[in-house]
Amino acid sequence: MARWQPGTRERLARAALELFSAQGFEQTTAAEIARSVGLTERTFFRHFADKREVLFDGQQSFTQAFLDGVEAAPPGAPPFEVVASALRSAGRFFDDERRAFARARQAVIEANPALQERERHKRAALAAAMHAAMLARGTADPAASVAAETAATVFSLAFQQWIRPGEDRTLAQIAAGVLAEVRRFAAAG
Amino acid sequence: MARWQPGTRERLARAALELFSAQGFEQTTAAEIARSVGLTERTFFRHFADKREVLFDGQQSFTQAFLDGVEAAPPGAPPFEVVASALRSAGRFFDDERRAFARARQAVIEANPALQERERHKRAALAAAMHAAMLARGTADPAASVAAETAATVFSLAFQQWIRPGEDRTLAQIAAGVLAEVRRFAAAG
DNA sequence: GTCTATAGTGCGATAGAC
DNA sequence: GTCTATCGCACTATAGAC
Repeated sequence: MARWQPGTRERLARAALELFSAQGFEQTTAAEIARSVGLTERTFFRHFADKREVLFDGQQSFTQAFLDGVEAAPPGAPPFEVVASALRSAGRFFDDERRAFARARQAVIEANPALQERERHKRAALAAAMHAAMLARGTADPAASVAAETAATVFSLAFQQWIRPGEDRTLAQIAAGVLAEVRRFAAAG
Repeated sequence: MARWQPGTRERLARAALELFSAQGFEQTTAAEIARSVGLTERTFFRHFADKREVLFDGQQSFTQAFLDGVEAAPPGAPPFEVVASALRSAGRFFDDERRAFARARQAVIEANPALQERERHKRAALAAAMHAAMLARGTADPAASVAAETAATVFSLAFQQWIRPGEDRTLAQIAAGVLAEVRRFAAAG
């Protein structure tokens, strides 16, 4: 029998969301989360740089979904098409199974400004990753920046809509609609 | 004679930037900033909700510059034109006199992730203000959201370029170029 | 204006896996 | 022996409560 159970991060993340949902983010201490899964506060902070970070664990994998979508676009495709491909790929990542989880998580975030800040930071990190990917495929600045920021913005707007109560379209469908709106916006006037 | 010296916030903000520049954000305590202008830590936190906030004091006034630009656009102008007008107005706000200050401030922010987070939060606040202004002038969602987010994105990208060493174009000029790039991006593909 | 809880850090010790 | 996850303790600064 192993001395430590595997999946410590995941257990901490799950317990954190439950406690935050039940009693609020500020009312929950890091020590409490750790204790609830049989660990100490010090171990919590070994896994997460700060208390907020425990809610943003999956970030890396969905950033990867964007990058996969960038790679899936044919070489020489215009930036707009590359962004569309990235959004489709991300849309596939957030399947319907994740929606309930995303809603619970978002409710916690929306109740706390410090968590909203962290979420915006993650959005910026996504844009930075997209930017690097655009540069890597030969798109120069400022086009690369504009494409990357647009991808992050469209995703963010689409995601907000995706988790709205009653919404049942897929994230990919919604994102495609928002991206079309960007085109309309830029064409008019 | 006044009981307190006026401009307490400004003196704190100025002293904070100096200390942060000289010895770093984390190495500077709120108490130290307060002491350096003859006040107590408690007074510092009466003026600023947290230590980071002292670097983001001017936010409200430049958000107003955006909103003035929105109002300056003729009724019925397409969202793209409204955004262009807002960016011109904001460009006027950041005159050349502010550039050196902005550079010093940005150097501090770039050295600290927590400050970058706050900056992104302010960018989001700007987008929210623009969103409300677009709705108020009759632009419905999702067009209003797209316009507001684009305004914030273009400003952010243009601002980064504006404070780059050696850059001497005005912010308005740079922003106009970035906005044109958005149009190109959305038209191609 | 003081008092206090909690976030977060630094360092050393321990205990298994390899 | 090394490596890594965990714990324990002391500590500071932030930030909010009283």
